[in-house]
Amino acid sequence: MPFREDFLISAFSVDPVIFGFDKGTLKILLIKRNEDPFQSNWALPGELVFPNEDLDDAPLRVLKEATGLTDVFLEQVQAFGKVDRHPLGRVLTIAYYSLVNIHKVKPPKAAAFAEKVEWIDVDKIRELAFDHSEIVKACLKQLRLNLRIHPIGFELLPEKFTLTELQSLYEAVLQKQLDKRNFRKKILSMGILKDIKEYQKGVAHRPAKLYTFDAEKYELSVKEGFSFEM
Amino acid sequence: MPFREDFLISAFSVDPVIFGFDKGTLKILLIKRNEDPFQSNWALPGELVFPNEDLDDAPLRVLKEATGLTDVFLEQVQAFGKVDRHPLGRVLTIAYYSLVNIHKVKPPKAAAFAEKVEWIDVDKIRELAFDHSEIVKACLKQLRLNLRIHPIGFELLPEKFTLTELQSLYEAVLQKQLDKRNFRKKILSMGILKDIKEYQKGVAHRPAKLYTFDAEKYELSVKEGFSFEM
DNA sequence: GCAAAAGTGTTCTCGGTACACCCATGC
DNA sequence: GCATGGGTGTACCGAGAACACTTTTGC
Repeated sequence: MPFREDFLISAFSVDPVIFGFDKGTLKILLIKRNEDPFQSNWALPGELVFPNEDLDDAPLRVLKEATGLTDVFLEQVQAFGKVDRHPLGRVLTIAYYSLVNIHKVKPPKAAAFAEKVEWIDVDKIRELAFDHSEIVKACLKQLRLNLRIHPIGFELLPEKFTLTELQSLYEAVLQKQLDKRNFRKKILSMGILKDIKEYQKGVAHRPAKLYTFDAEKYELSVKEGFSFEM
Repeated sequence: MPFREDFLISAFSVDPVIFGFDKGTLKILLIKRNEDPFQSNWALPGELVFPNEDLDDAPLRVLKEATGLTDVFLEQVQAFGKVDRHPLGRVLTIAYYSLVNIHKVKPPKAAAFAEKVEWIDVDKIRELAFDHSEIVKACLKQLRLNLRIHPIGFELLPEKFTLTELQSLYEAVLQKQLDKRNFRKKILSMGILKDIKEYQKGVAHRPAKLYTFDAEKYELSVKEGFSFEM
């Protein structure tokens, strides 16, 4: 019974929610559509998956187009498949979220089907095209969960960062204040940060130590039973 | 650019991993295929999604067919979309896991495309058709994660259960021994079990108290900031 | 010298863990 | 009366939470 013609009139797309972090706020890369449906609405930079393309390669391709980056953190979140979610046909979409260092991203510029591309604060996002608001919500939820149990926050920061930056990232994503001393005690006690003996420069206050994430040490600790939790 | 013909030559399916629990072991409902591809291999009871069917309705339909049950716990897990994952065409599949009371399921019987339907112990499962082994693995991982942070274990038990049954369920899924006193202390202290003043009957030992899961009380506690964790 | 953020320790509380014996029933 | 699983309490330890002052730099 499978593979009758009418099962094949469908397509699938990927919709990546690309997170960036700047000046204490979490942002998402959105496009302003310049074609129907939803012309001049804000939307995720989603695209259809090519017929000969593995599903997981599609968001990487979109990420490359939108940000110029190739080596990014990417995780699948959920499929959205209401019959009428796309006005032009049956399009099932797979949501992904991605974490990028916002300063490495090429300045957003208009693409083929977008008149604008911009980083928007997550809590300033209003209605989006299609079911993209729902998708963003699901990805935010997933990000909040994963930030607490996996060392992924670093993906949003420059390679070298201060503990205060890291803390403010956690505060922005988890939406709550954290105690400075307890935060430092905890993250340092995990032994997954490398003190690189460098300091901030040119700041009008005591310069902070810089750290990098020590992925090797993390992997090693995991093998010995360590499990990250913030 | 979207909606060119060749994007539309594709289909999507759902593959539900249906978990049941009996005599201390976790089981999955599998079918033995009686048609190609993968004739007479074990597989998940997956089906294509109808063109006019919301994605989330499809696994419910399959569940109904396979088990006769309609009111079941169901959660989406992940999309699998390698180009060549299905030998007959481009079929993206969405994996779901479901928790059912194994004793409420009608005795498995052969269906249209299955010569056998059986409950198989999770740790006795060998190679499955398509990428179904990978799907089972992902669903197990998801189940293990969710069992620890959501009160879903009850879905696998009869409505009335003993604390020992509940504990053995946790032990089977999480694959580790738990301390009886600590387990009881913890689960009872959450206040989400209802002591229904009934006891086991006809057992050759001191009869155990029966409990039910108090969903109302759980919802209430959540509103007050309670979060389940085992 | 002042503004601004960096950095640092101790105390208390609570939840997690380890652990062993008596109880109620069927046969 | 014996075999079987049901049911219970206490002590210890470690992690989380609360909390305030000194240090270093630029201007």
